[in-house]
Amino acid sequence: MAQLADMTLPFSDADLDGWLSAAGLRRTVATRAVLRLFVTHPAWLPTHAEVEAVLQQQGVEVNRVTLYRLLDRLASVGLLARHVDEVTRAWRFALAASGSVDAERDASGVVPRFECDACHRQFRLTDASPPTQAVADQLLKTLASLGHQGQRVDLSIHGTCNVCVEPASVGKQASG
Amino acid sequence: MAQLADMTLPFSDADLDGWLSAAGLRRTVATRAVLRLFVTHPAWLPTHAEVEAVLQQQGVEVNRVTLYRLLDRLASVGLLARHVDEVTRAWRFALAASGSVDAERDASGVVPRFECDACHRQFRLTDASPPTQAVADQLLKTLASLGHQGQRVDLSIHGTCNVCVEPASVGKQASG
DNA sequence: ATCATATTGCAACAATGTTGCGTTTTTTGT
DNA sequence: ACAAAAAACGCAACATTGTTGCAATATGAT
Repeated sequence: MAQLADMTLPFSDADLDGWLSAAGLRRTVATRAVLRLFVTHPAWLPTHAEVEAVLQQQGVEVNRVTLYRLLDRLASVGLLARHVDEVTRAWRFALAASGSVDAERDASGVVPRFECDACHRQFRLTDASPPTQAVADQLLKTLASLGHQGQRVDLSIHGTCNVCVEPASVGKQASG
Repeated sequence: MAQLADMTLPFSDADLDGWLSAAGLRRTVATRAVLRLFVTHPAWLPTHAEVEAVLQQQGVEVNRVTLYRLLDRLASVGLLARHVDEVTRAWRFALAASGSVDAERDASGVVPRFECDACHRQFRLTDASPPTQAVADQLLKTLASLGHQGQRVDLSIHGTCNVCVEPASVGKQASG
């Protein structure tokens, strides 16, 4: 079975099923469809509503509540990571860093994010370089020396994405 | 007039009125009452509902909607800072750091924050070291090369502060 | 005092997320 | 393959957090 880290598309249903059952989840139409979206778009960081919209486009009907529970389930077993959108305060989900659940929650795995304040799309800056890790580690060390227990480093950049920057762009993003 | 930075209690109504009018806000019962709460409790980081509860205890009747607008107003003029509670996803408000509002928003001045997930107190890690700045600059450069415009770097560490860490601490902090 | 406007209160609405419960699908055991 | 157990689903109703429109009121400037 391919590892989640092997991000060379495409993935077979067997791959998806493998990850699902390895995580203790059942293989249903919905779980497969959702997980496939994430593994084929590793930098995608959507809200519930955005996932729902894509699923509908694909003809996969999933109840709103079911999707909430499904995404939570995928997050709780570590396949997805959950972040709070700083602007809309809604949950956003992303494919968890290769395999390990705790890679996201572990301070030693910082994944910087970029969020466009115009269209609210988010991008993961996957090249968490050694200097970034070093800075995070240094901060945690400083905190530890003060008796605090730092558990998660969150590095996010806000700004305007290349789509929204363009003056006369063709398909303007909704700002909602 | 005393500066907001002078955090030695108590503050007179004249102080409050001074800050309010300096910020271009009118001096009403509600604005004074709310601002006084924050200046007398600089480490407080409440939600709308928590502010409302305290005001009611004090006999100050403020409509829920009015309070939302009031807190937003205080934040928009820079007297308060607005953060997202990572757990409940509700807004939390705190007295803004002494004086300069823009120190927070300026990308060239990254100020890492530490937030205790138990008591929600926040600390600014003021020693923004050169490596931190360098990492921020590097990330912004990478984004720029992709056509994105990064405008603000937000570096926060979540964990448990030294007060809440203590196993048999005397006065346990409320948790949100 | 008076006028413009910032602020307030009320009601209604919107977005996001949750809970209870009966039904369906998937897995497990034989 | 078949039946039982458990997980997942769909629906309806509800909860929380925040917003909008608008008329009434309080505040600051002249």
